[in-house]
Amino acid sequence: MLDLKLIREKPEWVKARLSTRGQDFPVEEILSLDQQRRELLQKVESLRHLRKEKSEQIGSLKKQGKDEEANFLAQEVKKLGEELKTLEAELSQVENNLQEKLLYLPNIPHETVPVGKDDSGNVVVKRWGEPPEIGFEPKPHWEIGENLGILDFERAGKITGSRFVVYFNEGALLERALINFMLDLHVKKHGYKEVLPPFIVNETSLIGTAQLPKFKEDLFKLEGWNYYLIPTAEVPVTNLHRDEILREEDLPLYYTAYTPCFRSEAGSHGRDTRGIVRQHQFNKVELVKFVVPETSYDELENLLLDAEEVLQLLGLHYRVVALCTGDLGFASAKTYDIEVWAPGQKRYVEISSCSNFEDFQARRANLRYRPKDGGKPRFVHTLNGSGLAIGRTVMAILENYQQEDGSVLIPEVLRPYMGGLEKITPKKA
RNA sequence: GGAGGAGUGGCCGAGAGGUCGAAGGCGCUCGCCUGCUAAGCGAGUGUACGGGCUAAAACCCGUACCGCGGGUUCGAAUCCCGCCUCCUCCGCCA
Repeated sequence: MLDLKLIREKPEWVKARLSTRGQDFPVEEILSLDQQRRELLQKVESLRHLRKEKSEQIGSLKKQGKDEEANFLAQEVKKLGEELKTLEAELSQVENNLQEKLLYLPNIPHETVPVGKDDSGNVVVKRWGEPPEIGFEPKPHWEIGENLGILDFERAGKITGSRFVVYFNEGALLERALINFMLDLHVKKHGYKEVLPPFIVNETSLIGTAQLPKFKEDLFKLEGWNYYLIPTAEVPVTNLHRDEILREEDLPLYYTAYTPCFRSEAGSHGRDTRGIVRQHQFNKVELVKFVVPETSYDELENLLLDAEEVLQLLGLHYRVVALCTGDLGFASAKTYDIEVWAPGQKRYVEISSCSNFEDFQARRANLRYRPKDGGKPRFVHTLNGSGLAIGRTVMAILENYQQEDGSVLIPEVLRPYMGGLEKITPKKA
């Protein structure tokens, strides 16, 4: 959520910055609602003041035994109360309306974000490694996985439906190994605190991180409950400190969490229909930071490095893309995507997305900290990034480490997590 | 699922229709004292919103906030109703 005061003070600037996202937002409407709100508020408050004074008078009159006078005044105040009630109803309607409009307003892109209208405006800022040299026509991972007997799309379709997969044997083991490898790296080397949160959250949490109210159709909701399956660990983890006042001395806070993620993928019909790239359920290790505003952009760079290191250790070629204003997520002020090379599909596939939300989520979730000097509480800045998406990492390993005989080498760092296994080989049927 | 109990400031904890933003304590800030530290002494210390003043603050005024939402009343932290959360006991269960 944006700061209403900022909108009030620099409406033209806010409008201009938001418009770089490629659409117009109802800034004027918000301003006018704000104006109405303040006018009503002043009326309501002065009426309340009057009522308070008179009620106190009634109290003291009664103490003096002047009941008749008291009753007369009470009649008067009663009318006042009725008038107040109408005005209050009006006020709360305006406030709800204003609040709703604010919840639908996206974050302002940071000044360093390239301006562009869609993903064609994104800028490659970094490359690491090289695509592997494969002396034969590389296969896409779904073929490799099915040939190895470790991925089964048909049976997943039977038990659930499309966009689900069953992992068997070394496939399941690989998934589990990756989770442990990534968590260990982030906990032991990068200093994150491990957390295993609920995979189901309430509406308030989703409003806090801004999946709601605007993106309801992307979520799975539990029937008969006001609960949702999490689309990312960002939701439960960022909401850990909702409505809290942290101490500056305790910042920054770094969390890492493994969770499955559930996404309806509404609006993605026909995209990535084959393979494990786009599933309704996938595993992910997430990184979340709570930091003081002054450091959040440095923290973003470091978050990105922490995620990149996973790919470096796995020996997977990737590039880093700075998202442009038109491609930026709703809540984000700045985002880097990490895209891993997928030789079987001859394209780069997003495997991590690292964002600084500044105080956008903090404002929604009321995430604050008390400065060291004891001053007023301020909003923290929140950041998060995938470190990494597990399914897509499996995809990348299968495609990058495939051998001509159909087997797949296991990256060395993972072998200790897989009982020393060096290679996945096709089972002789 | 059944029966009870509880939710008050950064934290702990009193208050049980009127002058209560709320005693007291802890913590914190400033000052005093003191070889240093600790202790001690004194003062201060909630948040949000709106208004005034201002370059902006500080400051001043007002309103709201005692888990959340309604209601009763001239007036609600206090009474009533609904919900949420936590605790205890019983039952069930991975």
